Amino acid sequence: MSTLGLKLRALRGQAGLSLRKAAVAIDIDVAILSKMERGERKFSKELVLKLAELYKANSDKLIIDFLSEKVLYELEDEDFGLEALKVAEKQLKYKKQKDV
Amino acid sequence: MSTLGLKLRALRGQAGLSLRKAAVAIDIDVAILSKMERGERKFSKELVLKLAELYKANSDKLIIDFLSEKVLYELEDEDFGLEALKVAEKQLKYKKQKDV
DNA sequence: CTATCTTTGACAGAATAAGTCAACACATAA
DNA sequence: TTATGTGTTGACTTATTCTGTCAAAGATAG
Repeated sequence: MSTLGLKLRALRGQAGLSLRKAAVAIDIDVAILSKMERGERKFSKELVLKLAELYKANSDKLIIDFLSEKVLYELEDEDFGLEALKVAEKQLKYKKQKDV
Repeated sequence: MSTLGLKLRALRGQAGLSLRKAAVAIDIDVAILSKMERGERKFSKELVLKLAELYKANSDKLIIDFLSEKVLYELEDEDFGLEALKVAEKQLKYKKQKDV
């Protein structure tokens, strides 16, 4: 069910790496990577970056997926999730503009 | 710095309630409410709803602010925060549509 | 000053997340 | 059969974060 997990699993396949080898390469337990790819555990930003490098993939898009999932997790099944996202967007835009 | 905190503090003022009285009314420690209003601690959804009722205020908007803040907190100073929000929005819309 | 309101920090306990490990099931090759 | 490589699972420990409690102190009005 996790977009990010599916993508990273596919990328691992394209890189020709087994779960074990990938896990060793980024220095985590195989169990964790297995669970992360299947959405049973959350990725950390650091791991996503490490995997992107290992798979020679574009990290920007993966990070965006990572953050998006994080956000959606917070909103779960909230009635006003969409409205909240719009408010958040507005505030973020304002903040960015102000910083320039 | 917290929009929600400021709003709830203002509403409390309009309701003519002291921090203590409001805290007692919703059954939490004064210290917690004080910190929440000033953004030092996060509100919980339940408390926001209780306060909305206590202040006779519209809870929908407050909940939206609550969720929005939660989301922005997750994104902190991420470079791709805005992009992530857009992706999240797209996915949420899709999910909603699917549910109908 | 006294009384009330608010803020602050230190602390303990609860809840959640993260990491470790061993065993399992399955497939395939020798 | 045995051996090897694949991924999955659950139980467990440790670490981190979140919450609530309390006492003390600062601020302000009467």
